[in-house]
Amino acid sequence: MKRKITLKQIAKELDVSISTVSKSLRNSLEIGEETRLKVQAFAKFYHYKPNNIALSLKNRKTKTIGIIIPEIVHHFFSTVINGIEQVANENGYSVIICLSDDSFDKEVLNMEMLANGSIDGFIMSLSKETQFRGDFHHITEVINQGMPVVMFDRVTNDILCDKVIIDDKYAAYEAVQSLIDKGRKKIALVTTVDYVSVGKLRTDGYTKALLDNGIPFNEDLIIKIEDIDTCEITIGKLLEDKAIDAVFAVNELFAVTIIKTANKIGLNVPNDLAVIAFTDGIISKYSTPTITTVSQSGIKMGNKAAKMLIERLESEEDEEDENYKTEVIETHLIERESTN
Amino acid sequence: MKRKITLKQIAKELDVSISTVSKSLRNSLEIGEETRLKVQAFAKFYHYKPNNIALSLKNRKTKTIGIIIPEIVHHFFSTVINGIEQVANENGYSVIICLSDDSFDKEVLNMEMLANGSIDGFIMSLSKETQFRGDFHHITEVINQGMPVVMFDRVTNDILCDKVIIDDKYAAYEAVQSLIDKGRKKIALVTTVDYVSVGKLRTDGYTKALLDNGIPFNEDLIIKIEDIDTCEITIGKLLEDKAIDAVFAVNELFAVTIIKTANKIGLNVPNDLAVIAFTDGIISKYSTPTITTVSQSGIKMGNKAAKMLIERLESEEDEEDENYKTEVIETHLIERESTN
DNA sequence: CTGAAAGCGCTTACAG
DNA sequence: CTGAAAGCGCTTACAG
Repeated sequence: MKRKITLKQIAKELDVSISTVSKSLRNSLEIGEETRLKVQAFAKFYHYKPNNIALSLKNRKTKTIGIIIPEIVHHFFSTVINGIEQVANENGYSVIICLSDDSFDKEVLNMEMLANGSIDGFIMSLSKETQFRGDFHHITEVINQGMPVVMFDRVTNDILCDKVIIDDKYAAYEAVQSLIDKGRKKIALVTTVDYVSVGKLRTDGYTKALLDNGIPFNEDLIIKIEDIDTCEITIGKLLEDKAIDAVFAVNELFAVTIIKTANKIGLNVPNDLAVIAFTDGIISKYSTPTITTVSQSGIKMGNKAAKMLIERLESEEDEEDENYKTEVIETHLIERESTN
Repeated sequence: MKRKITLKQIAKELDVSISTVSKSLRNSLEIGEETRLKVQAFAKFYHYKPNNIALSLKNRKTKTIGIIIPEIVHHFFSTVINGIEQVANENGYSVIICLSDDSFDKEVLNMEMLANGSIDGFIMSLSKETQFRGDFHHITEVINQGMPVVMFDRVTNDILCDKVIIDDKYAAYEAVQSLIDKGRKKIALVTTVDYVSVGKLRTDGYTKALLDNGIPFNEDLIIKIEDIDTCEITIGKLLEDKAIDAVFAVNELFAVTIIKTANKIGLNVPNDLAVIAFTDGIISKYSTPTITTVSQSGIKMGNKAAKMLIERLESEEDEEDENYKTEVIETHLIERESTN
């Protein structure tokens, strides 16, 4: 049990000053070659590695990125983390991840905790509750302290900062248009409650596609699901009562539930009912039938978000040019068996 | 853009010493009430929060746990993280997550990086490559430095430390036994390559169940899949040539592929072919038919691992009693449509 | 009751 | 060429 070795110990052992050791290890030409090599050899032998915490304190930067997401057991979010991790590591950053569990309080707590010196900047996606409340003071505060924030996916217009999103409205439009192109006339929308920003935008896209094609908009064909566990009944009713021939679901969990319900009441997917889902995840790929989806590349989102954050962190701190950008990641339709 | 306020600034502003401020904020009775309240009010007004990094340096502990896992886009691992996060947060710890991508080098790099002061202890699951090489020097080193390590799921006997696992062999045994109980006679095993510790154990359980029931063990019925993308052909052959009536798959991805392949060649699951998978994830729940699985609770594993680590961290450092424990998390069979 | 000093582990401008 | 000093932000034993 040898504790990690420090500069001080090396200095003592070699009978030189701490400064000399430090400089030798950083290969400063200030130090005579003989001493330098001696110190380096000794340090190498004892596996000396500078203490990150001490460096952070000294440099006033930690080289770590804080990530706050609602939920990790979610293919999309894991994917984004992967993307962030990639470019973070390439640039010598590590990441520290906190989960808000879609709770406002946890989001605030986590941000405060990380903001106290543990990280250099945030990458985050808002919790449902935060979006519902519209209370973003914790984020403003962090930004005011000079800590950059990049938001992705679930963002808000109320905060000025870098963002990376997909064009939810347009992507939804395209998806619905593809259904119309295939001759579907009565298209339902299964979505989330309105305060989730992306849910709202996808609804807009859905509506616009219908209207642009002269299809009457029918409120009854929109179902807003609050809780996935109780949705089957609502969905069953929709399918039985409304004689629809297609559904656009705002995520793949809804989509797979729709398919299963349809099967139960004797509807064939895709013949009787076409199904498209937002978010290309693992379920869509392995469901039977496989599900046509709008793919939003989490990896790309993560890459981009990390790039934006690191760029800001390393840009000479000329804090004045706060020209925040919003990057839009491209989506595309992945055609599978649930449409034809 | 007001940078975060420090003790020093408060001291200056209030014209007292830094010590006085520090003590006041920690509510030390050493300080006169008047001063104490004045300082506290001021600090509150400016949202003073102590700098974590400084505290870490001072206390020589960071109150953060390092997690190293092979892959985050994996329901089981995300689930474990969730479990770790829960009890970590309850105990005032945060977590920092690094991914090894199943690569030995990344695992080593990440561990070295975190070991340099950033965290107090590790919770980890070995990368495939590490298991393949059998090289664990990076872990030994960390432990020798006095940093506790808890391993979960993919562990090794070559390292002495706390571990939390499931009884892979027994769970596999049970699963196969349940197939036998349902009258299945010719049961195949679809597994991973042998160096993945859990793969090996599950194979052992499978074999034992067969032998215990007087069913001849047939090497040809065991398929080892290296790469999920090319497995369909191998699986197809198994199903067509071997006339099996049940399959035990070592994970749900294999299981769902088996089911899809079976469907293609006209086999009905579960009538012609029963399927059981290890690891209860999201696919099993939403596949058609839904898949009977051995559930290993990632949440519980994470909870337990975090508890063990924190306990060790906070146990008075009486480092001598290194009585390492291995906790076994219970599994159970979740019966669904793929068996009957 | 208040403050100066030492220290956590490091770096770097400044003396010598 | 080497080292003492100051400092990052904090805490705490010790003086006064």
